[in-house]
Amino acid sequence: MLSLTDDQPFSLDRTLTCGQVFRWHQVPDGGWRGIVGDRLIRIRQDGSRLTFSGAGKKFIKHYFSLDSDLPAIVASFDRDPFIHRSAEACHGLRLIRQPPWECLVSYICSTNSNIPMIRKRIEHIARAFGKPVEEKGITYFGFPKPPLLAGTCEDILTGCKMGYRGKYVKKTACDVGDTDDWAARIRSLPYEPARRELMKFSGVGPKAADCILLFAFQKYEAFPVDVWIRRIMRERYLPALVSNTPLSSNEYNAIRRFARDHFGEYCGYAQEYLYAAREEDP
DNA sequence: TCCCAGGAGGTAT
DNA sequence: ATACCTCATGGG
Repeated sequence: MLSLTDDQPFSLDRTLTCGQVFRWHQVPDGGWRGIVGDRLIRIRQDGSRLTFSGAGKKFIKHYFSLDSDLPAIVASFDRDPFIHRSAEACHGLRLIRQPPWECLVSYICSTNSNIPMIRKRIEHIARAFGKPVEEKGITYFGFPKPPLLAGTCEDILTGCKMGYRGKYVKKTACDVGDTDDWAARIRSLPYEPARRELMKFSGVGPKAADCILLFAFQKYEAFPVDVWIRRIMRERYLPALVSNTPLSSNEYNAIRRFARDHFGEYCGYAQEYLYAAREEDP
């Protein structure tokens, strides 16, 4: 059990529904069940009271970034009325610290897809390759480590509704090897060179790289630009941009650099509030 | 039927 | 560097 304090807001629901993670499900009593690596975690929030099983306090605090000073972060990017409203609408949303490998695969799975489809793909991969985790006679599946996805037997991944992304996951699984050295290297680098390194992996372009840097490596300068964020930025901040063309690399860079200047060093946090509030504002 | 979704790789200029 | 083309899949 963890007791939250008023000066450090946290909304479990907003944190888990904003689209940053894909393996959490709400259960009928209002709590949540999720799989992180090979752990099955259950957690629920009743006001300032957070109860959970499957992981210790230390893990939960770290995973949900409960040790971050959220009001200070929000204050740092609260620089105009629109982001202010988004921040109020998603009060308590925190960026999660995801395990790098499953985050990397998740965002390779994400390209040119919608969130329900991404969730299905990841579930397929876990079911096909992951370690079984039993609870009350029900079997869940952990997320498979790289060697399990690097096997040579043909494109078994395409059976996971991966489409053309199957070969990207397989190639990346081969390239990272069987240690976490790749993640340590990325972590040790500043944002821009870390981004260039990540983009060397097959299936990782600018958008996926920025998501992975933000969600797995806490590089908060990353500002992922998808079609939603592009729309919001054009409507609210950069009206000179013309759309209805594919998002070019130049335009992507223009948007993320504007965001870095306008929102500051936590622009990635601002991005998640904009994304999470995308349906709410006319 | 067409269009869209948390895009990226490949190829020809 | 930049412009086009293609890549599966499911839902509206």
